[in-house]
Amino acid sequence: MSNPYRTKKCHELRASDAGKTERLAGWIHNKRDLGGVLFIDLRDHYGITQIVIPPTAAFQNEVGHLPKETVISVQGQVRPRPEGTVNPNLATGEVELDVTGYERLGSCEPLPMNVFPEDLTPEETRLKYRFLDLRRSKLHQTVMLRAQVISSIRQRMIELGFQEFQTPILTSSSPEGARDFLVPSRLYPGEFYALPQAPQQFKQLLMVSGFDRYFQIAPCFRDEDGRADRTPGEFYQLDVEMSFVTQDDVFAAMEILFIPLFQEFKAEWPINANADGSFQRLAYKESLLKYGTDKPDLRIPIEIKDLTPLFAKSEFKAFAGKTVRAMAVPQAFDQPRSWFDNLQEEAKKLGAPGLAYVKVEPNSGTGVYDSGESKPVYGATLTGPIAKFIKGDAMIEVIRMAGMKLDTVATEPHKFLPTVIFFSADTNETKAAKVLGAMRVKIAEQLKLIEKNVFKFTWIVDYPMYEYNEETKAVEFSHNPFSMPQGGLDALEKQDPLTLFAYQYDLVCNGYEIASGAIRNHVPEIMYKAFGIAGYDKSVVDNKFPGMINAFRYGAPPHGGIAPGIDRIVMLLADETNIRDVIAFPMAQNGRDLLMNAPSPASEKQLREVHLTIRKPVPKV
RNA sequence: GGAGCCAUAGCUCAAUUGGUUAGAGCGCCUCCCUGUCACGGAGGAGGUUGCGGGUUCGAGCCCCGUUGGCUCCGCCA
Repeated sequence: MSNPYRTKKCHELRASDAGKTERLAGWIHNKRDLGGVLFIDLRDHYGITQIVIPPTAAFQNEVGHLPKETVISVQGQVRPRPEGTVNPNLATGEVELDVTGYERLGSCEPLPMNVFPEDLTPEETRLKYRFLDLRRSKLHQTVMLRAQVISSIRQRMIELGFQEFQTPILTSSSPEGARDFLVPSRLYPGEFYALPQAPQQFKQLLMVSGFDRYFQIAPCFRDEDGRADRTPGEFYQLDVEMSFVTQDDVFAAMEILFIPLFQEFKAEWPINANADGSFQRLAYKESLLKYGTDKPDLRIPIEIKDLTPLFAKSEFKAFAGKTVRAMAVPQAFDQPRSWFDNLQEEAKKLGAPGLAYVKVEPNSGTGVYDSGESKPVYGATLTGPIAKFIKGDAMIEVIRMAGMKLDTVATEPHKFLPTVIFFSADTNETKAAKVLGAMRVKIAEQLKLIEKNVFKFTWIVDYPMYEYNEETKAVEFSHNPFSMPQGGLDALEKQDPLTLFAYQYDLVCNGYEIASGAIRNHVPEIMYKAFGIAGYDKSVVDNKFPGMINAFRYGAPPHGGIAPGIDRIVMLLADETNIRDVIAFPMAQNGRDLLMNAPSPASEKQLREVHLTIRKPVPKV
């Protein structure tokens, strides 16, 4: 039995194979024509082997003119390379194939981008010619990493006692959350399937069905716009659900999945796990205060402080009576004025009035003591546009933030570094927090303050169950409406809804939300009550979630779960900052597939079959 | 829905304040070269400066529009 294309792969040949006649197949990776002898690096998925076309070969000129990326099959004799010409960078570097015959299997037209060397190429070209980009070592390896990560996750989940199930792709529209992708029904004119935003209800139904522990590497579809860490349209989740569990059980299950998984693929990167193998926990409210976001990047050594009370009666109108947050950044002290101006602009783009700052540095001078004796005294100097407004307790707190100890008599120089304190102030507490949170990240990026080669995980817990919508003047679910409120029915009935927490949690790593989950509300009575507070009566629940609410009437176990994002996990493990670089065939940010040319118009026949006519948007005048 | 940035040879980039014939490296083509491995050397082809309009004696450069890509806000339970 012989394969017509190859007897060996391009990573296999060794010195011990010398003398054997073998056949290799692959792409012309690179050519070196020395006039007499012609070298070709032949590449396949597995590796590279140098093949030699000797001057005596009648086809040398012909092969020499095949362009790079032509697919050929060659046969010849394996031989050790002459002394001094071994290439230690190649697994097959001790040998070469002395070619006696070749066949062209696939010719190649002029390339729109180089496969080798891998020089910079516009992403548009890389997306359009994705098959070429995927040949390049970098992306090829990332996609392989992804395959291995998924394989490892699957294996680990099975070992942890989870069962893998498939759930429908053609399902019904879910009323909450993102925009759905709709699929018109041929059999039922005017009716539509929706692609699942997540298998949420199905996995809960599996728990009601008694399967105890479910997982799935599930495609999820949401018709929302893209970001650097978010693909438009579709993505993959490790969807997980467990019965008879508390929040702690879900956390423990994920911790024993993630820590070994991350160690498997990034052994040299430390993980900030506790000694008992758990991840730290941070309440949502505290995260918003200290980091200005619910997905804090803990690699950044900057924390935000609340100074609201200190400016309550300030004469500085920009701060007085508002939420005031501040953070100290010593590394910013020597930045030029233009740098600060630029930050101001960035803050304004986020809707802030500006970004106030004050510079604090140690100083020294001479003071006259009670005894009449002149002695050196030490303190701090505040400079900058708003320095004159920082007085009294606010000043004390600001220089304390700079690192100055104020509880001793300053008889010797203070040792703190010159520092910049940045402020954000807004009547809206969340906005004040988020603006400074965004600036925290931006400053850290610019000043390179983000710790490298490390994974910093944290759970974010105690999300509010409800929030008040200023525009609609109504109480709304702040996250998943299926989450169990902490305190259950009792809390729903007795507490102010806006003070309620949900058993809702996220897992964050290096500033990315990599998982989100909840302990579910499996009790119909509590479900109706929870929806009632958000303004939906019983019939809404019955109509929108008939399958699930009905199931809960027939013996539902307490259950909960979580859904880590596969793409983002691979992104972290591949050390990439663009999610498209960990996906074989990604769409562009605008939701177009430049390779397959999707979306594209449907034919009249196709439209007729699904009973649709196209209603184009009215062009803007 | 909104904001910003980018678009010059197949690819990566340059082109002084708006001023002569838009340059270089890689790739491609021709030739030389028998031990290279990002081989080396000589020569050559390749451009409606994304597209449309405007300002100007003169536009790759300035202005308006448009297309495409990226980043961000909104959105993403």
